[in-house]
Amino acid sequence: MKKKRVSIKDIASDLNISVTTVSFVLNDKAEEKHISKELTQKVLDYVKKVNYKPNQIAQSLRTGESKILVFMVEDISNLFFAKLARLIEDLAYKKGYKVLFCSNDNEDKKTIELINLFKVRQVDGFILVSSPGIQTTINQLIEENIPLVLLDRYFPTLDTNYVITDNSDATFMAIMHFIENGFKNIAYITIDATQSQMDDRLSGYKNAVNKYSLPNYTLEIPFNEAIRDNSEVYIEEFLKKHPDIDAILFATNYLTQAGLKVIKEQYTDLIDRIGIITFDDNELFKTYSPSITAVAQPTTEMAEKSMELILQLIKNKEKALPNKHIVLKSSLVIRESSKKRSQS
Amino acid sequence: MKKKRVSIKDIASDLNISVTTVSFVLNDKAEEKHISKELTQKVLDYVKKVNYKPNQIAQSLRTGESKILVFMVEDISNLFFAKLARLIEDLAYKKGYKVLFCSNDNEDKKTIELINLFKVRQVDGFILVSSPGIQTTINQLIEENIPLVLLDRYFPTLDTNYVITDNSDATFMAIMHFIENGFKNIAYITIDATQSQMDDRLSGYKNAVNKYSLPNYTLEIPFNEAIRDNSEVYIEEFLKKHPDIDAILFATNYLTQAGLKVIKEQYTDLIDRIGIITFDDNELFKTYSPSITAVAQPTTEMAEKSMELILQLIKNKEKALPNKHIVLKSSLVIRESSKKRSQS
DNA sequence: TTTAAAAACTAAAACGTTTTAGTATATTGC
DNA sequence: GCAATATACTAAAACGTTTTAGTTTTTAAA
Repeated sequence: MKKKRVSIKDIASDLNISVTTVSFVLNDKAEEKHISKELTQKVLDYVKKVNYKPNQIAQSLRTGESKILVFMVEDISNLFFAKLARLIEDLAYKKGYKVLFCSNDNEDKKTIELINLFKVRQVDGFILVSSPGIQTTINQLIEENIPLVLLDRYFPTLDTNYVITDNSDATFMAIMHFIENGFKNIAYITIDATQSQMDDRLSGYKNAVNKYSLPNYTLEIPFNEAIRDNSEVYIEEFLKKHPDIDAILFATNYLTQAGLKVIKEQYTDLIDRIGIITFDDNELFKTYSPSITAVAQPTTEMAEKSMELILQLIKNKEKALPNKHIVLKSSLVIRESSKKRSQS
Repeated sequence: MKKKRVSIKDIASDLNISVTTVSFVLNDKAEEKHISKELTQKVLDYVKKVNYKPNQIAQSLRTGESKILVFMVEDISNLFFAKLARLIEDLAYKKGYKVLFCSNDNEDKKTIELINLFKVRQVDGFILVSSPGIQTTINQLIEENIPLVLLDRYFPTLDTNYVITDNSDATFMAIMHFIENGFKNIAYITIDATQSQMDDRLSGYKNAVNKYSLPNYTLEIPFNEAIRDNSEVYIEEFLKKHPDIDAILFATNYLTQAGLKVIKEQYTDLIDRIGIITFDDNELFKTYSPSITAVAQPTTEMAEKSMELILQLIKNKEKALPNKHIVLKSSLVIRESSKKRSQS
């Protein structure tokens, strides 16, 4: 009952010609290989007639190319990464690539496992939002000449291709905006993970408060607690300890969520006085009361640049191109929450 | 410079044995095929020593299995689908499968293209959030005996495997909750797309208002306008036309976003009086003011059931199992927005 | 001591392509 | 009229596995 897929061999025998000829025609090498126009057309017609589609597995085996890219992020269900994923997906499919997505939860063990899993699958390249401690694995990939682009995070000690945003600049800009709007006791709530983008964000904050001799209120929540949704207790304690804080910059979208929850539940009246800026925008922030100011990372550009880069690397696998370091600018989407509202 | 990956052939020649023997050992058939314990151990040791990993492309070519599943959704950057994706990912990897994600934007053309693309890649199965008009393509898949599970939406006229939630029941429950809380002029804002889950949600609404002889205020926004973020004009006009509406049930999360925006910008005072329930929960709804009541679909169960089903289908590809229709229950997460608040 | 069965192992085909290294025929230049 | 070249096409190897259908050796049975 089950019809077998038609193969090149079938076509060849049906037309009484060789497999080679069919393959040449299908790969647009008819002219180069001196296949006559008539035969070429005949093959093309027949191929269309029987609706032949090449078996890509066989192609991959022979050519070593799988036309599959891996896009690894911390957590695909985080809106920021999901948006990036969609952009990458669209760009990749346009170029004939498919994308395997996966989440590493910022764990080195998972990241390494996943990378090895995919190497076995002969993927053509990696776009990686890396966990913090996988330098050796990354070096391996580079040694094996496997196309790799780091996204969002990089290793200062490693010379790789990467696409990041200027995180230090972004937090600096956010704090400046707070200052311009009359906030003086500006807190920064972040996680303690050693991720490059987090280090940079923190340094931007420090630079800004130092520059204006403002107090430094930094809360670094242990990463493991943060992903287990335990941030709230830390934030609550922090706010209790520092009642004079009049503005908060949250370093990630999930910290913002936790922070808003604490404010809603424990410090209800605070929401109308405190300055709030979050990292990573969200449609819903527009309609929040107050609407929430956000550092918006240029997701479209991030996706575009990293796809561009990875495709270049794939195309020039033989040549050792110099690594590219692409740093994009974030923008501040100013809304109500970063301005002084009702009388304090 | 580039070290070639070690293959079975290398191992065989290094150990002076046949490729067959190595393969048997690697596939746990040593005993069955009478390979001696000593040799088996020798092979195993050597395999470990040289860190051999099988080439999965070659395996796929030979066995016809790719260990890849496709998870197709409307838009992977929609939080509801992103959450599902993460769950599916985790379940699949646990079972040795990788997942290709893709977005069809609810367009038949895209869906069909993608399906054909993946068939060529020999994927082992499809978990499909289907676009509305691809019955023939689906029939083809079934005829070709390719494992397929529909998720979230189904075709009433087609006998397939599917995992859905009881949408009609969910909207009915939401409207009942409104009624119990004293709302009388309850609107339902949806899209006009012919998707089974939307039809069901609408019928749940109609049943509820009919049962209690309440007025039917339904707004069906053209799907094309909705995805182009043009819902707001429709909603605004609708609210203007029906000033007596005192509660709204939004049929999807993106409609809720649009609705909240209209209320925030055009009907600012309304937010404290109007009843709101949304489909698909979101962390941020907890901290909204008012916090927003949501119909929460059982994403974990949806993912689990569909993975379970697809794996069963893959395992029993030869036997024609009877199709399973799994219908799960949603729950209503009651928050402030569905109760009467400040005096009307 | 022969014979059947079990144990231990393997050669080679197969999966569906691409590509190298051809062969055979036709054409051209002198 | 003959070499050189161009044209038209193809056989077979290769990619790295799995699996069928063996072969050879050892053991057990009679």
